Amino acid sequence: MGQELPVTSFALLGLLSFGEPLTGYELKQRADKTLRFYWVSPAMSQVYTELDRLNGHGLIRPVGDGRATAYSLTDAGRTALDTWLSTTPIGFPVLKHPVALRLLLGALMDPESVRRLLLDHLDALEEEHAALEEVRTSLQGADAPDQLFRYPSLVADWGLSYFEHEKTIIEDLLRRIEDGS
Amino acid sequence: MGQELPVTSFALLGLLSFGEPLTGYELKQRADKTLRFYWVSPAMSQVYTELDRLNGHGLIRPVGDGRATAYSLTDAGRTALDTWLSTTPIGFPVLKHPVALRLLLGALMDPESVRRLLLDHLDALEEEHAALEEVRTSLQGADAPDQLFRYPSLVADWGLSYFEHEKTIIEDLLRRIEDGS
DNA sequence: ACAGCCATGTAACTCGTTACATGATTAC
DNA sequence: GTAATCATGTAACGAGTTACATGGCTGT
Repeated sequence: MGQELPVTSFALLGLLSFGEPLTGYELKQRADKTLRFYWVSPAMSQVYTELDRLNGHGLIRPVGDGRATAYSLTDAGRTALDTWLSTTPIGFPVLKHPVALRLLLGALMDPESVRRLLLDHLDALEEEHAALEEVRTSLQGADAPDQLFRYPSLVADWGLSYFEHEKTIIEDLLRRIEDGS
Repeated sequence: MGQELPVTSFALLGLLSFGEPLTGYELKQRADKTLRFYWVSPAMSQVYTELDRLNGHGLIRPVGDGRATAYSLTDAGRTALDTWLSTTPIGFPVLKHPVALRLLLGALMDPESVRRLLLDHLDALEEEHAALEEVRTSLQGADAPDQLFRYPSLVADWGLSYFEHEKTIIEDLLRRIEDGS
C-alpha cells in the first residue's frame, strides 16, 4: 500500500515522531518555530486537512484528552516514515530567493534602491538569525549524542551558519557594488 | 490597473528585460540555466500559459520571426517590472531543503544512512556548483560595472559562494556526527 | 530513415493559500 | 468584561505539476 503523500505530510509526521502527541494548533506552532527554516510552515487550515488525511491513512491516531484533539504516531505511521526516509529519492533543495531575483535585475533599479534592497535583507537576516538562535538555545540540554534533540540541534547549527554566511556575502556584494569590482 | 501577478510572472518578464526576444522554449532554457538557482524553473506548459497571460495583459508582444514565436517586453511590461521592483514588499527567502528535513529525523535512521545522506548531498552540491560555474564563466566579458550581465554575475557569484559554504557545513556535520560533538 | 531537438499547447489534478466562520478558555 | 490565545474547520481559488498530444526541422 504505497500511499503517495507530499513531503509536507512526512514533515508533519516527523514532528510527531519526537514522541509528544500534538494538536493541530501545536503542530502549527512547531512548524512556525523550526520547520519553516528548512521546509515550509503550512497554513493552519492545511495542517488540519493534513491531519485528517494522515488519520484516514491510519498513520496517526487522535488521543482525546478533553477539549483539544492531540494526535500521535501509530505504528503504521512510524513505518511509513521509516520507509519514506529510506526509499524516497531526495531532490536538490529549492530556494525561492526574492532578493537574489531582484538583484538579478539590478540594472533596472537606481543604485540607491539596490543598496537599500541589500541593507534591508541584512536586517531581515539578523531577525531570522535571532529567531533561530532562540530555538537553538531551547534545545540545549538535550542536544548531546543519543539525546532526543541531537539532530534538530545539528540542523539548527547548520541554519545559523547559513544565515551568518549569507550576511557576509551580502556585505561583500555591497562593497563590490560601491567600488566597481 | 494593478494586475496582481505571481512572482514567477515577473521572473519571466525579468528574463525578457535583457533585451533579446525569446520563445517559450528558449525562456524555459534560460530558466533552467539560471533562474532555477534563485527561484524556480517553471514547467514547459507553465511557461506557455504564462506567456499567454502576459501577452493578454499587454506586457509582452509576440514578434513573429517565422516558425517560432518570440516575445519581447512592451513599454507597459517594462513599466510593470519597474513598478514591481520598486513597490512590491519583499518576503524572506523560502528554502525547501529535503536533506535538512531528513537530518532533522536522523534519530530514526541508522548512522550509516545519515552518513550516506550527507555524502550524497555533497556530490549533488558539487554537480550544481559546476553547473553554476559554467553559467558564471559564460557571463565573463560582460560582467563589468555598466555592462549587461553585471548583476547576473554578482548573483552567480553569490550562488557559488553559497554552494561552497554549504559544502563546508556538511563536511563539518559529518565530522561532528562521527566524533560526537 | 530515424533520433533528437525545437516548438506549442490541453486536461486533469494536487498542493497550498486566503478569507471566512465559529466557539471555548485564559489572563488581566 | 473583554482581549488574546487556543482550537477547528469550510469554501473558493490560484499556481504549478504531470501526462498527454502533436508536428516541424535537423543532423547523420
